[in-house]
Amino acid sequence: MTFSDHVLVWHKKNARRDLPWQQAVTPYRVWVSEVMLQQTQVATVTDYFERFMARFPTVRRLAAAELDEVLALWSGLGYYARARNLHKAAGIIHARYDDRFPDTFDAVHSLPGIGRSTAGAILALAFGQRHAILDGNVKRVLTRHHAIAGWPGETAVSNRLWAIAEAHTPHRRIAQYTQAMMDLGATVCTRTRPACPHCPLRESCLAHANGEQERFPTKRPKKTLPVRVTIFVMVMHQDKHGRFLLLEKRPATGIWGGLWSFPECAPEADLDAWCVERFGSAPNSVAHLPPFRHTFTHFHLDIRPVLVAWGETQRQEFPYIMISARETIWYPLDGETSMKGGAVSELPLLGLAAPVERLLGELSRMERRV
DNA sequence: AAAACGGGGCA
DNA sequence: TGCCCAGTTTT
Repeated sequence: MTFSDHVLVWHKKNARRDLPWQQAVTPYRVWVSEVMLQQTQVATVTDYFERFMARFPTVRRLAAAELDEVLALWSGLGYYARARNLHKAAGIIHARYDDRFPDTFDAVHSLPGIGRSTAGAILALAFGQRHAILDGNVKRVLTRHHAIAGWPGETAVSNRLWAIAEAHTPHRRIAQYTQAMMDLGATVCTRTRPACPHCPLRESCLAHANGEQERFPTKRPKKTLPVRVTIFVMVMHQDKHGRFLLLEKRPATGIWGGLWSFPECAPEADLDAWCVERFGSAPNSVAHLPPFRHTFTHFHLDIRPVLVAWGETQRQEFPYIMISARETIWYPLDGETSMKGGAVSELPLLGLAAPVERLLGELSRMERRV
């Protein structure tokens, strides 16, 4: 029995067939699920996937949607460039391929947000074409099976793994094999405490033979992350309609690109002076909320939230000067959208970065307790 | 606090 | 081609 034979036999008995994107398989559904799965676990993705498909059932509908709406549905999934790429690619498929998902590797691979592995997965799963994949799960299986040392982020290691992945890829039952490899990495050949007794490849696995499963894959070299500090200025406005927090839309690229967030003040700046410049006067009340750390791959972001208010006002419109190059909105704190984490689980109407959503949720819960 | 995850984009 | 960038969850 070959490598792929063992994997396929295992798949027959152990495959998951109940996942949403495994029903009514279309290239579009496979594409969206693969992009979501790039960064998130199956359990989280299923909810997002269902909501996404309900709103954008076809490529055409996605292409016709506003990016804002796509980002809103992506809110909390992270790596928002993927949502932007998904939307952009849908536009390309609409314009160039008449809404039909392309079925050649080069065409699929050249779409924004689709790299070599994702292209291979889509073509294998949706079209039954023979292509190798090399996602995190497969990397783990292969580095262990062949005891490949070295961080897979290194080009030399990656090239080796791709060659091995290609060599193992069978010529038949490609969709099953592709799914099986991902499932195997996700459920058996796990990062910690792999379930080797249940693994179809244990007899040929070099790492298993040496009891070195946890040595592979080699970890990314450590780097001490720089720390950046920012002040989230949470401008609160209260009137007879309730409480509102000022959000502004971030630039399309960079951190939390295109998402809505709080205005940010440099930590060394004087808050009152900043407010005067930005809003025309210093706030009447300033409350420092507990700071917290949000960690990205390349740096820590220490967030110091400050709640500022100018007191009650009768006016519907916020009366202060808002000097901003950005679009701003008043987020209703006491509306249904602020009930996340509570009994009502509404869709976020806006794309919000995780720390922003967290702060909004905390404030709305504080409000409801009072 | 560390680790994991796939791809884009730019020198 | 080699580097840096980007968010969140899990461990």
